[in-house]
Amino acid sequence: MTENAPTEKPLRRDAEENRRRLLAAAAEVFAEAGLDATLDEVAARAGVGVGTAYRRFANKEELLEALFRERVADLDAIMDRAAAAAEPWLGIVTYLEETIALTAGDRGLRELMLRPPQGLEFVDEARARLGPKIDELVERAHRAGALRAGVESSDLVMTVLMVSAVADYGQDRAEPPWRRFFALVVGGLRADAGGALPGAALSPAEADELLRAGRPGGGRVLRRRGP
Amino acid sequence: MTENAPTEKPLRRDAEENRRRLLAAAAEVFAEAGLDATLDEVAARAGVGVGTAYRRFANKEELLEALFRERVADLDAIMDRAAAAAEPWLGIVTYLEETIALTAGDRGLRELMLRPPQGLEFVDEARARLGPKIDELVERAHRAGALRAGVESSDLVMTVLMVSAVADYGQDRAEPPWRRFFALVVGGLRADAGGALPGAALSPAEADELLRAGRPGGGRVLRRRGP
Amino acid sequence: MTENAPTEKPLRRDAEENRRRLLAAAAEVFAEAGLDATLDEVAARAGVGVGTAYRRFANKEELLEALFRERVADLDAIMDRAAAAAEPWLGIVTYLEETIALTAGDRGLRELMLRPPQGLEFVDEARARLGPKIDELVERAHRAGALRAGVESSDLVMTVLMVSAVADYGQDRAEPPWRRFFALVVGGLRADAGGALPGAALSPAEADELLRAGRPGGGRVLRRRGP
Amino acid sequence: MTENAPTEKPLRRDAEENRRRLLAAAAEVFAEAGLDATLDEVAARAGVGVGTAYRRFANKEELLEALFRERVADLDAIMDRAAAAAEPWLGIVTYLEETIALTAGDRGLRELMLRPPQGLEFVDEARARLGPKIDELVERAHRAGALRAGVESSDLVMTVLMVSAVADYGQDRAEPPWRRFFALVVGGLRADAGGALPGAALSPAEADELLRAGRPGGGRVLRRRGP
DNA sequence: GATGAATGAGTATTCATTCAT
DNA sequence: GATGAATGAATACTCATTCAT
Repeated sequence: MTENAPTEKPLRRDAEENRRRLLAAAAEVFAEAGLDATLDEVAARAGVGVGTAYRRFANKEELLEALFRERVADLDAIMDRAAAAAEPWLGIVTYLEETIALTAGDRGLRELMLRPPQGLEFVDEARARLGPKIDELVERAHRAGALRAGVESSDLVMTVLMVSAVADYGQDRAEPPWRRFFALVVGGLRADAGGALPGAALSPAEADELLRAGRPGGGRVLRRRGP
Repeated sequence: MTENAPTEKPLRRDAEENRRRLLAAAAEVFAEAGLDATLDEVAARAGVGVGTAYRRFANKEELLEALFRERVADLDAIMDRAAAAAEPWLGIVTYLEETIALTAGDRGLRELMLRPPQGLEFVDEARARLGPKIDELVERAHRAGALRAGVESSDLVMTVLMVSAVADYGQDRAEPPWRRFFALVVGGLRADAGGALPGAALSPAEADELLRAGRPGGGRVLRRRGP
Repeated sequence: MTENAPTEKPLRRDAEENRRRLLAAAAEVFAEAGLDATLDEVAARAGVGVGTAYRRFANKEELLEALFRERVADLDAIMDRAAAAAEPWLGIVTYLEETIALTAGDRGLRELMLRPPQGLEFVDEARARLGPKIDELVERAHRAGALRAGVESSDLVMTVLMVSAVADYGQDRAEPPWRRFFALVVGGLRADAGGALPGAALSPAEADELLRAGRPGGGRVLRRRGP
Repeated sequence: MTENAPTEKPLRRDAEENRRRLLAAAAEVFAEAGLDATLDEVAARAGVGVGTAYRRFANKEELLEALFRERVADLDAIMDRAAAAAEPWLGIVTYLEETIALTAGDRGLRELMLRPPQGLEFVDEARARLGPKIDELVERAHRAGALRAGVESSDLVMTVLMVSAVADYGQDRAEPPWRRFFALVVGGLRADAGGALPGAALSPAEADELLRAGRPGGGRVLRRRGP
């Protein structure tokens, strides 16, 4: 849908340009202000009218989805790098570190991950897509005896969420503080961390359930408004 | 702003009663629905009119602040228990676990901690009050050789924030999953966790700065509204 | 819900006053401009802010419903008068004329009757309420041999709709022209009008169906807008 | 504005083609969805861009006007058939039935007739063009003693409007119900219907006035919009 | 000339805050 | 002092119309 032929339809040129600008603006705005940011704000930052934003994206959700898809593509690349890691443990660390780095400065992305507004299916889709890749990483590491007993995929995901939650503190520093906090957590995943993780291990179904709707108060992040 | 004069006038009696009811209601409402909950909701739960809420608290922010102060009082109690722990490491764990448990069921509190509304001095106050107690805990543990080298107060605070971030997953279970995630992190704080924590340790001033406003885009959690 | 006790709650006084003003303003505005009229317009005409309109009525639909209920009450009264008419044919004419007079200047009411926005259940309810009364009127007239063979309730309703459709032409005149057009139609209902009405008579179920949803293009009158 | 010059330039060819397509599309779209349908919808159905629509027609109103003119041409043909009817009463019935049949399936046309957008001169033109033909029909019928005393052209027009108003109920049936409702009205026009129609007969000027703007609140059917 | 992208005022609804009763 | 009614700016989204390509 982007550029297969060098020059496709001339008219599309500015449309695509605006789409790009909108996505870039949205990335900035949502990263800074979270999902509550208005499309007016996004459009203004992109230097276009709101109408244009709504011409490119049917609604706020679709814009978020497009944005999210870009991030999921990034995650795919990360997963590939992680899978290609020379040794299993490195794969785990690659996945964790790079994913956290990706979400570190992005408040909107974190809100999407921590508390996806109810009914946003693209988050579920992403999970369905990436989940197996993480599973593989985990299995490989377990086979190599690199992971602590009882550690599962969902624990890695939670690790990402936990560190991400504090990851935008001090984003402007050369050595962002989150690496320090990451170090705090990652040790707990290693084979030499001690006994098996306490608590009943979550079955995949349970983990899915927890991630999707197991939060009290639901996920009213995208307000339903207007007529 | 409340008890400066030693003699309280009788009228103060039901005013205080209303204040108490409002705080209790607010605690419930914000815990369940997060900071987006309306003051009408709070007032209704308290069984008073909104006007009363605005007579007791200048605005939503002040109500939140008062609420937060109550939680800080809870934290004080926790700190006392932690300080009285039989051995230093237990003190650390007591502080962490109980603090996380406190926030686990409280969505509003978590939102407040992860993203304090800009300009609010909640966290400053809390730090001023609790910081020294945590410092003491940390020093005691270090003296006893129970803490990993390089671990500082701010690392404990971050630990709380990290685990809190995922603490509402599966709140309805008998054994809440957050204990599992806590186990993941806590190991990294123990003396036997490995070398010193990587990354420059944050000075108290830095930590303070980070926690308050060191995030790009600030923390627009409370919308500015009204006439 | 209005005034049972002479002075109930003092505060309610202005609220009720505003409610009345809003209903009066809405009656005017919707009568003149149809259902597309905005609540801003209604509020302005009532001399209050939009917020007040939304405090009294949950949304536009509820305001319309309240308005409509008033009209249905009027219709009830009309039906009572019609049922009490000295002779059956007079009852029919009373129903028709007074109902048409009621809707004559009211564009909104006609839109509601001719093309009720999909999903507006209060129109159905009104039909369910008034239908039997019309049936009775018709049966009584048939028993007295006053009605043309084959004439059914739905034919009376259609008569009202037909004449109403042109009834606001020349509303300002002393003798409104619609009486002339009514005279054109009413003869067709009398026993001496000729043979039975042509066309398959509609069963009650069919009539209901036709009135409710049997229109191509659906009834998008209340636009769904906004978030 | 179209064919003043006898020689059409070749470029005009596809322009005319587009105009035709737009009108055809508009006829369909407005017939189905009413006047609220968007020009984007029309253009899409016509297979052209909106810009083209705006090149052919200054605005939505003008497109509607052009459309209406086409219908008036249809009415011309109907009038010719009616005038050629074997006997006067048949002429009247032909006019009425065929006109109603024309509007029966056309929601937009009905909206236009019942509530012409303010300031549009559609109806004036139509009246100017068709009025005399209807007059002739009426006179012929009166001369033959076929029409009820006092019945005038405007009464026939009103008859059309009245029946049209309910003509879309049950459009999907083999025998559309409107014929039944038409039967209800048409009897009132016949010579044997009884005495002269009550009410002052409308003078042509009055009728014209009534049809054009004689409704309180005017006919805001097309919203004023745009930059 | 055609295209469809851009625009922005307009619409329904919410909610923090103020104020008359 | 308490109450809850009133306010209006803010928000997501639509669509008639204009304009660059």
